[in-house]
Amino acid sequence: MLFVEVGVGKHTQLLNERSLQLLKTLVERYISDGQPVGSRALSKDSDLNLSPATIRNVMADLEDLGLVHSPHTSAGRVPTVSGYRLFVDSLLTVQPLNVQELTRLQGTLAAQHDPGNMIGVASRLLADLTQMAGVVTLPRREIACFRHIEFLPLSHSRVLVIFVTNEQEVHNKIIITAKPFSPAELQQAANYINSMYSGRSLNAVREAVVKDLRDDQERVNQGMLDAIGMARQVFNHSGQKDDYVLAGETNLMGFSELADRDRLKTLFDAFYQKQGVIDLLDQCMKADGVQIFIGEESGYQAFDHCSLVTSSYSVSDEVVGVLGVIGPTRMAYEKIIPYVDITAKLLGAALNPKATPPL
Amino acid sequence: MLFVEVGVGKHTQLLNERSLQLLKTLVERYISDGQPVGSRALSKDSDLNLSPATIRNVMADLEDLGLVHSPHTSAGRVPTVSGYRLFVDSLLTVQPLNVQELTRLQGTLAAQHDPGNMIGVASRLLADLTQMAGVVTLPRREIACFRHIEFLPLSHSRVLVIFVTNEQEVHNKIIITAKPFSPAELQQAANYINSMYSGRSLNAVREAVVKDLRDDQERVNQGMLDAIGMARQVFNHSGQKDDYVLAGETNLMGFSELADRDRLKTLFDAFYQKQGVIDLLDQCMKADGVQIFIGEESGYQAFDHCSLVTSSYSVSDEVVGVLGVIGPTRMAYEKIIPYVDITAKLLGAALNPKATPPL
DNA sequence: ATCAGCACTCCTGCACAGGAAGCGCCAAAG
DNA sequence: CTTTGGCGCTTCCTGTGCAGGAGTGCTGAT
Repeated sequence: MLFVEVGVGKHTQLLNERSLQLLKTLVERYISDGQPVGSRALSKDSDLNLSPATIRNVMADLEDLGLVHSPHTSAGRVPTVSGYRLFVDSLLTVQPLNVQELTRLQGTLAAQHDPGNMIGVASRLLADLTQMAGVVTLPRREIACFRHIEFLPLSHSRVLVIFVTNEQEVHNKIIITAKPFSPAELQQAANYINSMYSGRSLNAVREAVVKDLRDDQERVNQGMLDAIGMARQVFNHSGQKDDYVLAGETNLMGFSELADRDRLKTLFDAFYQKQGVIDLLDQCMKADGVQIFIGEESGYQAFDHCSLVTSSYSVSDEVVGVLGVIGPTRMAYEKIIPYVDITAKLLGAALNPKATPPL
Repeated sequence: MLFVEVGVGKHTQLLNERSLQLLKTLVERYISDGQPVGSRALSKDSDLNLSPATIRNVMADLEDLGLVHSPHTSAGRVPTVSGYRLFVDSLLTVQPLNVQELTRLQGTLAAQHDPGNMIGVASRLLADLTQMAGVVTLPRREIACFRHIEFLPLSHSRVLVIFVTNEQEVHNKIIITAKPFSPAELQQAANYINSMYSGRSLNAVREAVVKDLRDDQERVNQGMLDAIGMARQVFNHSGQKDDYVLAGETNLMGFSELADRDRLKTLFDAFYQKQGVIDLLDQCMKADGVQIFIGEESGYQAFDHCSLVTSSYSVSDEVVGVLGVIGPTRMAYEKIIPYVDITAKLLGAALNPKATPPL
């Protein structure tokens, strides 16, 4: 016999298997119908052979525990956030993935060469698969490796800096130097920086630059000092900008729980604002495996009526990003969870140029 | 006395000044209220001192001409697309710009260093100014100038190509070479390409590459042939991707004419699809000055209930892009038009690094 | 040509009633 | 003690009828 402890305020109460079974059927039914579920329907749906009256008693208990809620006296019950929580944590039976679909997914991802592109494709895949919004953060390696730098003179003292990290990620920014440099000087500086720092992690480079600037003050020649000075300008604020790729956000417009104009606007504003979403996704990077925020659990008002199913993804055992799906609280978790899970694994594998994809 | 010819089917009819005056007041009233305008309101609003009954007669004429339309028998009148068209073409009195705001605009734009950034800022400005959606295409110069190229070896035969055009636009792509090259060989190839083609326009480079590949077949050494081959791979498909930056699209969610979920979804889908919008904006590049599409005039279903006010913008007398504002058909054209106009001019000026901004 | 007046149409809001869904409670059965 | 059928109650939803308001088209007078 399965028992689950549910805390309510200072009380802790035991829920027997039957109540849980009923909660499960209720949530499933509500997810598929979108209508408050009444005792009669529940009586038929569950294979417990209980009369509606009995079920009403159980429902009253569940309501006391804050797991379900009636919109009004004579409506059926709707799961609350805690109800959903209990459901996804303990009751949910995830659906196995269709093999055909799996290979299709894998094929689509593996077909991408450009990793930048791949992120977009993954996001799109999530959106299409789930008919909700897909989101994938750009992969970020804490130990990003500096590879190569190049300086190109622009007008006046402006210099276009191009630098490459992690084999194939290209960044560029414009810096303003204290005095104008000739192309030859810039070339020398680039050569110097490349020879000094290439292959080291960005953090290491940052530290080395500061140290070298202090230590070498007197010893080395002016050209090298200039080079190190420019390097400092470049790497100082080169914390790779956190960003994500969203897809299928328009899918969310169809859902009745987001029909309210203000809600929709708040949500989309959050999408374009980005910072809040990034913070939220950052929290998911720490956790391993699939993580779920239901409704207000996220703590961000814009997501009050949404759920977020995420998973971190890793390249060669290092967590580099997060992907997930955003949809209404009333979503088919049992399908979404495996989708997110497998997409995270496939994306990680596809981003790893050496290894062959697992599974 | 002002007369305007209006074609209706095979007939052409003259509208006298009074009718036009009334149409003008009607459109203005409707734009500010959003309610169908009745004869009584019109009688008060216009300073023509006409009784509602007379106005009703005029309205009947305007309705026959297809300039206004009643939602139902006992409602007031609403302008049709042709009505709006006549209004913006002949009746509209554009509002002069607030000088204070103008300098603020100019300051914001001029403060941007990175031109990529500037496009986003301009789009945001348009959105904030108009409380609708702003759109700016990335500047595209037909005569993009090739500046510099760099090859970095990746795994196997993959090579990361970084090239710079127009002083400061950085592009990168990954190409797959026929055989692996050593870093030194790649460096040589880059040097060769830079010395051969730097400073020429992309089109010229494309042509030159093809020609050189044919002509030099026997004469030059293998290294140079390899270099030219790679150059061909790079420049072949480097037609700068058309793209635009959108801002404030969520502003559109507030408008009642876009309250319909499907309409909103269609519109947003078009935004993210991009191609349709790009085609539409491309049309605006040909025309000079402010151009307006009202409702179905655009020919794109997604924009059926929207108007688009655009202007091309130029850098040193060459048209390089388009910017504009998207909003409901019922928008305050007399304010939007000068906003779009001035933003286009300021953006063009701000993008020109040499010249001092006019005005 | 303009206008006042009148009848007509259509939208809107409101109140009301009937019906359906579903609950809570209670008392009887297992 | 648990389960169940039954009853009354609450709430929502839908349709209907009615009154008020806004605005039109038409007609006949100025």
